[in-house]
Amino acid sequence: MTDHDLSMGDVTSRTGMAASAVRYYESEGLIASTRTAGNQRRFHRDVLRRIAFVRAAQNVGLSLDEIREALASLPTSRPPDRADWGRLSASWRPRLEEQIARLVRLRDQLDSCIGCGCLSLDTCALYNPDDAAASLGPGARYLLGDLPGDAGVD
Amino acid sequence: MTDHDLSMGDVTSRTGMAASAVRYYESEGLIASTRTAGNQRRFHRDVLRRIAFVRAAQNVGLSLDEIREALASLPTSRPPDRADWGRLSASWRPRLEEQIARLVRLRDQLDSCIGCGCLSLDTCALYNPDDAAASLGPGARYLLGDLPGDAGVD
DNA sequence: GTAAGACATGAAGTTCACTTGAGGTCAAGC
DNA sequence: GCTTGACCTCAAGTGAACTTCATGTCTTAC
Repeated sequence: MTDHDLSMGDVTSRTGMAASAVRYYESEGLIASTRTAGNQRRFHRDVLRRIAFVRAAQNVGLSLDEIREALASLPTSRPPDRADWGRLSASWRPRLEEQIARLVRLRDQLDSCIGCGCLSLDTCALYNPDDAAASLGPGARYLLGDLPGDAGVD
Repeated sequence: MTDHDLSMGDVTSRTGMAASAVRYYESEGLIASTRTAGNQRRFHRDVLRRIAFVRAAQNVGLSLDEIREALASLPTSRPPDRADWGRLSASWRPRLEEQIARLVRLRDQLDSCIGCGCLSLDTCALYNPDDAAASLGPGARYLLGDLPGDAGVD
């Protein structure tokens, strides 16, 4: 038989995920499966691609909700091709840039603070982040909580 | 009277935090307070500094547990000075650098993937991250989950 | 002096991304 | 045929960092 489909064991060993996580992803609508006569899952090989995409997207800071939404934009009539995946991944870029910029800002502020020996509240940029939660996407919160308002002293 | 201490309202309005969060921080031993005759909290002005430190440290990816530990290294006999805060913040730097490096790596991989139009599993660096969970501190996990093992196809 | 609003407590609830456990079924090797 | 291990379901638990709720007290302004 031309059994191209993957068992749960195949998927866990090839992705490194726990079976429970794979089932969870399915329950969340991130991946799909068919069933054997005996009710065991069989996954199309595409599932590895989808899982890899999910993991990568998580690394960019997207929540599973957002990832599901993104995946929903893939074509259903035909299998997704390189361009489809590329387009999806390209949409992460601004997000990623924003995160990098934010961390770099924090690092530079930290540098200047250490340089000047301050870290005092009235002068330190770290403690007076004007740009705090400037233009943060909703999903970035879990990655970097906002430094709210004004923590200046006197 | 020379009432230099801060009420809960002072703290919430000056830090932007919710009162519940301030109480939570106190219950977690991150900040301290005294009480009035009527059992209301009064905070020393230093609490603003500590809270600012906590928020900044969270931005670097530290958990409240780790932050409490860090704060524990502050002197108790005298009020912490600039050098104390500076030393503490300086300890974040490697962490921060690591996070930035990781995101930059991800971005560059993304670029090359989009450039080559691939994002296919067998050739794409994004999907075959050798360096995946290389040297990740325990606290970085919540920021960037690891991309485990091998998600290659065929 | 009284009404309004700030503050107190403790227990329980929330979100996210899963894991764990209990109890049962399926498939492969000997 | 039988054991072993892979797999199934559903409910509940986890941990981090808080929030919400119910109920009651304190303080301030008029």
